Amino acid sequence: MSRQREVILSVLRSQRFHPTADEILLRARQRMPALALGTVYRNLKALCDEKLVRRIPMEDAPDRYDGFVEPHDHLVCTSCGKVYDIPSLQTKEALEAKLEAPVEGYELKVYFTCPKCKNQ
Amino acid sequence: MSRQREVILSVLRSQRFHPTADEILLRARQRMPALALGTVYRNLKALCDEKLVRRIPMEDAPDRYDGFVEPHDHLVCTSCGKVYDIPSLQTKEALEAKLEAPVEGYELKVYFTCPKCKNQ
DNA sequence: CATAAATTAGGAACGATTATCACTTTCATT
DNA sequence: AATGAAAGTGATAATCGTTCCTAATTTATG
Repeated sequence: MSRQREVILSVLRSQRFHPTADEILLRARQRMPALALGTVYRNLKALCDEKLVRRIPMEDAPDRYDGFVEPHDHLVCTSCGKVYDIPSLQTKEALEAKLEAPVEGYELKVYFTCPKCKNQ
Repeated sequence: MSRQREVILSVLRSQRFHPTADEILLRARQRMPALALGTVYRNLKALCDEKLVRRIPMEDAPDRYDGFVEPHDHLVCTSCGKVYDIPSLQTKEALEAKLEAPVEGYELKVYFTCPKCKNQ
């Protein structure tokens, strides 16, 4: 694990948030100013493969990344795009029982308007 | 509704499939050879706004479109990318009850390997 | 140390989608 | 039919998140 990868992972674990690659770059550069965006993407992909990080694919915006990988789903504000955690609303097992077929995973996103956006 | 939009909608309603914008263009051009890809995208967006068509955002591939808009979810093959319909596994109402907040919608995709891909 | 293997920074390239724009088409009103 | 305004079109350029490329650097290993 390179120094760059360590910094990227520690940014993602520093708080419960769901930053984009750009936001990760900004924060990581505070500790490693020469870090390149390509390196961030490369390491995010590697970290996802190792299951240390979860990617949250966004429909009309840059993907977000989550440093907390216990199963949970996401609540997405349709106005500001911010992502919140919610407890798992599905399980692989329940899906397999319902579909009577092996399931590799699922992606559930619930859309709402966050309180901040609701008050303008 | 322009002739172009009619053709695009009828392609989407001609069978239960989930084509990309490119695939829609190919089929629509059989009836309207000069049709432009930009026009396909423009009309798909309009049809989605009118709730006549549903967009299926794909994580690592071009988005797909669905001409059947009754609530249902999707099963996605991680190998070939083909999309299958499944009955709704969630309802807006159930989500709102669980989350105790108004919900605008949800997007659930279940990943599996389709039988064809499983046999190589 | 030496050298092979892996990783990097930086920038170019890619690909799906959107924007732009000059030119039709549509259609309600004469 | 002629008009004019509004909406839609085809072609192409632009956008932008992400991936790829490459020479240079770092890391691992004997």
